[in-house]
Amino acid sequence: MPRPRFDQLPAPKRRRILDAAAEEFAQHGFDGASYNRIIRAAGVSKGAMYYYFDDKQDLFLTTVEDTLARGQEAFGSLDSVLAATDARGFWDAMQGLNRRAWSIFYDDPSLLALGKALLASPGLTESATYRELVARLDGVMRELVAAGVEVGAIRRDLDPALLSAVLLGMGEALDRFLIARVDTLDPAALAGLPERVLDLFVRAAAPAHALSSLVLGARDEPRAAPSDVSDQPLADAPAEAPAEAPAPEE
Amino acid sequence: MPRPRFDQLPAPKRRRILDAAAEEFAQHGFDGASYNRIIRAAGVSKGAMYYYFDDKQDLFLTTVEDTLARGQEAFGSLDSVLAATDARGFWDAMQGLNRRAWSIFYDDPSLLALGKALLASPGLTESATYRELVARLDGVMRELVAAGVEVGAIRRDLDPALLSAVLLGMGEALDRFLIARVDTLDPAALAGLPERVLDLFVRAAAPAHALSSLVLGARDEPRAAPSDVSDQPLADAPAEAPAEAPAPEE
DNA sequence: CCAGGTTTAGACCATGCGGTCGAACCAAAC
DNA sequence: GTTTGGTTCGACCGCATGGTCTAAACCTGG
Repeated sequence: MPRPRFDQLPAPKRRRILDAAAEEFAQHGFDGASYNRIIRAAGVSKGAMYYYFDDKQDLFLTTVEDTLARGQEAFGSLDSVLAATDARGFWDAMQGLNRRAWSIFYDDPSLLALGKALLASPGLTESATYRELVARLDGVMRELVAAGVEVGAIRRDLDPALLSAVLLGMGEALDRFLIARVDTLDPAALAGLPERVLDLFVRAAAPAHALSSLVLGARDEPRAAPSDVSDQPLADAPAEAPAEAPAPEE
Repeated sequence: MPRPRFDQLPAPKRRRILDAAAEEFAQHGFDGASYNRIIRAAGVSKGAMYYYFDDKQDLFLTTVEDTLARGQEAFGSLDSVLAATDARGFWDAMQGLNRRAWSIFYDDPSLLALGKALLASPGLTESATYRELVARLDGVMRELVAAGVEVGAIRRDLDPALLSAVLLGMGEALDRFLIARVDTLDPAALAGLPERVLDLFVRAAAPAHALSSLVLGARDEPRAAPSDVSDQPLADAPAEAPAEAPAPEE
C-alpha cells in the first residue's frame, strides 16, 4: 500500500500521478512499464515518488485499485439483475449491465487494459492487495451467476468457475475485435450489436432447455425458412463470398 | 529470416538453439525474453548467435515458424471436417480436431504460449514473416467456417471474423482454465469434458434454428424436468455452496 | 528569526539489456 | 608452410532499468 503521505497530497497532484501511471501500465503491462517514464510524465521527481510509494509494485496496485474504484462507481449496482424473477428478465437486465460496461470501457479503455495487466503479471499474485482485488471481482461474478441459476437463466451443468472463465474470454475477444474495428464498422451494424453480443452470452450460459425461448430467432421447428429477417450478416464480410454457397440443400 | 548458415548447422545444435528460444519466448513473451538467457541455455556464444540470426526478432520469428511447422505436422489435415455433408457430421469431425488439438497443446504447451507471444507483440506486425504466419492461420479458420456454413453447421448472421474471434477467445479461456486446474479436477469429470467443451462452441456458432438439434440435451419443450441426467455439475464447485441455495422454487 | 522535521530533487548505483567487434580458431587451398 | 575465409568466442558498448541516498528547499511552531 502507498505510504500514507500520498493520500495527503493535493488532489490534482495525486491525480496526475495516478493518471500517468494508469496510462503507462495500461499500455505496457506491469513488467513492460517504465517507472522512469511514469515519473517523467507525472512531472514528479524520483525521490518524491519513492517517498510516496514503496516500489513499482506498490504504485501499480495503488493505480489499479484507484482505477477499479472509479470504474465501480461509474458502473453502479447490480440490483437490476439480482432482482430479476425469471430468465427473460435476468437477461434483459444483463443487457443493461452490458451496455453500461461497454460505455465505460469505451470512455476509458485503460480500465480494461489495467485489468489485463493485473491478471497477466504472475509475480503479483502473492500480494494481499492483489488477492483482495481478484476476490472482489470473483465475488461479483459469483453473485451474478448464482442469481441467474436461481431464476433458470443460467445452466447448472457447468462448473460456475468454468462458465465465468468462458464468458470472460468471450467478452475479451469481443472487446478486442470491436476496439480494433470500431472505426471501420458500418454504424448501422454497430447499433444492433449489443443484442447480438448478448445473444452470444445467452447461448453459452443458458440451460439447454431454455435455449429455444431465449436465443434470438430460435424456433422449435428445427428447419426454418432459409432466409430469416434476422439472418442478415453483421458486417461487410458477406460481400466477398456468399455467391458460392447459396443454400444448404439438406 | 535467419542467415542461411543456420540451416546448415548440425541438426542437434539447431534443435538446442530453437528449443531454448522457444521456451524462453513462450515463458516471457517477445519483449520479456532475454536473448542472453537463450544464449546461455543453448550453450552457444553470443557471436555465434549473431552470426546465425540478424537480431532478436529474427530468432523469434524463426522459432515461431519452426514450432508452428512442427505443430501443423502433428495436427494433420482438415479433410475430415471439410468432407462433412451435414451439420451433425461437421461438428462430429470438429470434435475430432478438437481432441487432436488438445492433445498437441497438452504435449507441448509452448506452442500455445508462442502463438500468444506472437499475437501480443505489436511491434512485429510489420514483419513479412509475421504477416505470412497470421495469414496462414486465418486461412485455416476461414476454410473451416466456410465449410461449416455450407452444410448448415455454422450461422451466417455473424461476421465470420467476429465469430472466429469469439471462438478463439472461448478456446483460450478454456485452455487457461484447464491448464490451471488439470491436476485438481476430478478425472471422471475430465473425461466427459471434450463433449461439453465442444458443446460450448456449437452453442456459439450454430444457426439459431439448428440449436435444438445440435446442443446437448436441448428439448423443444421449454421447461424440462429440473433434474436431468446431464444436469450434473462438472467439478467440485457445488461442494462449497449448495447448502444455502437448495433448490429454485420455480 | 531560527530550529527541526518534512518534503523534494536528481545524481548515482548495480544490473541487465540487445547488439558490436576484433581476435582466435581451424580446415581447406595453394 | 602459409594464406585464406568461414566460424566461434566473449569482452565490451551504450543505454535504460528499478532503486538508493544525500543535500538542499520548504514549512511550521516557538
